[in-house]
Amino acid sequence: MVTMEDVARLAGVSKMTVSNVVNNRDGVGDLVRQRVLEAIRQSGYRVNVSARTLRSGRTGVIGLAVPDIELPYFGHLAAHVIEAAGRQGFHVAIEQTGAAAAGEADAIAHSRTLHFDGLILSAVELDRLDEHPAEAGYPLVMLGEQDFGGRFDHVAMPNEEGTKAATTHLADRGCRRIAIVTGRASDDVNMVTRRHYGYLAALAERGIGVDPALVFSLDDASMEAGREAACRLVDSGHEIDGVVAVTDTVALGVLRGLADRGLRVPEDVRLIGFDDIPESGFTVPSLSTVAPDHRWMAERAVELVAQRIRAPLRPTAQYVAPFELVIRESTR
Amino acid sequence: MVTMEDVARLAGVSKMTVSNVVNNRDGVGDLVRQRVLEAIRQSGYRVNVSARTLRSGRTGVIGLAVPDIELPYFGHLAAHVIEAAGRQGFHVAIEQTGAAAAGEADAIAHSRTLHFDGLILSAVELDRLDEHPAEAGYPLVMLGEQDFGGRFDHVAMPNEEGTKAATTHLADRGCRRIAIVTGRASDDVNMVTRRHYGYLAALAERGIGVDPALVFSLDDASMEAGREAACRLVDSGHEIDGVVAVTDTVALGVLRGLADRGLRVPEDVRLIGFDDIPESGFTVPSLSTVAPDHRWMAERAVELVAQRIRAPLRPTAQYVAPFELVIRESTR
DNA sequence: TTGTATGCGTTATCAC
DNA sequence: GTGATAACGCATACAA
Repeated sequence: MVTMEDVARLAGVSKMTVSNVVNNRDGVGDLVRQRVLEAIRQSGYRVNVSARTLRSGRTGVIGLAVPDIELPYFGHLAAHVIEAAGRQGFHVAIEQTGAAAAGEADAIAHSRTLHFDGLILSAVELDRLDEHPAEAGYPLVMLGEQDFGGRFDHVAMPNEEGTKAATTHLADRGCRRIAIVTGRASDDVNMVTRRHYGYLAALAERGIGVDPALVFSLDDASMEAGREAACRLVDSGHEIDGVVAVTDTVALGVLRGLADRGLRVPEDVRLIGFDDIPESGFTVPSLSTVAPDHRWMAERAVELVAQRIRAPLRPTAQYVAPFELVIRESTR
Repeated sequence: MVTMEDVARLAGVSKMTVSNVVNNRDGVGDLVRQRVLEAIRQSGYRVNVSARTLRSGRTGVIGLAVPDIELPYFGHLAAHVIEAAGRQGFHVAIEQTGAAAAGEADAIAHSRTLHFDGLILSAVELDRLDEHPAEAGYPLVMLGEQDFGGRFDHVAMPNEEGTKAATTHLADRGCRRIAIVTGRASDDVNMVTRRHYGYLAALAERGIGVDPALVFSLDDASMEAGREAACRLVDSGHEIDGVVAVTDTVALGVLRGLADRGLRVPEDVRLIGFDDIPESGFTVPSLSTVAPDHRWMAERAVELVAQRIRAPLRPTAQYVAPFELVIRESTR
């Protein structure tokens, strides 16, 4: 391995001068700088990140912990985070938490072990971070789902507002028997509950009564679960003319389930999702959805970790992502 | 930051003993070991990976370079690689190359700069790695697409065999006017060309003539490109009763494009893809496809880098992934 | 079984 | 402007 020592010898300077050139510090003469750069080129020298890290205490890597990179939504998000982090000079290491509280706590511990400078955590289950006091003071940004009451930097989805807008849209299209396919309501701060509130608020505003038979809870937000839910909803015999799906991924499954049962979208049932994953524009029929600005979210999240790395004691900040309703064929 | 020194002081031993406990080496008394473990727990000590790396010369991280983590296929693949690497004690850092040769060469250089122990490169464009001799001897495994004639460890897709099987399947269902929606044929070793060969071989075997009007080349393998291709193919007025899509992602677009033009699948046109991404089972109609064993591929790739890290001079190995034909509604 | 000395490649500090 | 020296936290080699 080529070290600064080697470069220094080659250029006839001390290794400190090489360090100064490598890090673009001033106080190095133009002539010497040229000699050093040439020596670097010739020798194929690369800085040893471990040594630099050991010395400076920073790795230049931020972690991104998501439930499952395979779910289109998180792949989508990861792409934006990687891009935004790159612009700020950070690399991104991805962890998968498996949508379990244990995995999420692990990811935090793990992130510290690997000495990531910070962590962006897309938490869906971890609702009591208080129980992990050892992690206090670590640059941690919550992204997307949960709400921790101002205790963390947080970039939130427009859960309630978005779902309310989606439900209202169905009502305005004439739907009166609107079902919601949602997740388990484990407590009152998580994404699922927020979206459910939005649904209820919209119904109330439009004077539509709530029928508990039209609320369908899923164990996980997968396509398969959505498909099954749709089938059972139809099989139950209750009349339905609209479905609000908790995510686009679930909506893809619902779309398929309705087809399994011979119902046409939007003629028999209108359907709307949440997330605007790329696939949604290409289904048959194409899927109406709530489209939060993912790029904006990723940028805010990276910005927040970067800020917290620089200023660990800064007060926490909370953002809610902007969104728009994208109307496609499934609610025409 | 808590160091071994601190733990040693707390446990009343030397830091060397702490090191031995942490690394599970024997030669430490049971009593002392307990004391040390307790001290570690109390102090919240975590090993400093940078220091260890600096000393050992290894980072425990392997890079995974893919064109775009946002494409379902690569997200899918990444999930498997992360899992397989975890089992071998490696972490994975993901790089996006943007499907450009420059990005792919960069990924290699970058990987070395960050001192990853090795790199799994899912190359789609880089066809002349010879031009990068500086990278010789670096543990590099090619995954998926290209073929480098035995110069690298390589886990290949069953490009030719799979596409041939897909095309044959369409023929056996009675199709005689089979189109292929493929990528640019830039040279004779890449994925696109291999798949095209498979298509031609199947037609020849079934005695079906090749009509150049039925070969449609895409600039990129996106859903949007697939949709446009389907529309133009239909608008061209040539009769078509089957379509082989170069990837499932493209097939999703083709499915949508056919719907745009009012053609029914499979009644008017049968359609088959390649990859078996999760979405394929949930489209309407569901998509028949060539399903390579992604888990198997990820495991082989990780195994190969791990081996090469241990034995840099071992002769290269080539694998072709097994596959099966998954028949769904789009070719019924 | 445990402790001591030394060095990995880099950067901060301070002297020249 | 440039260079010498001392850390950063850990693990190897060897001494006790």
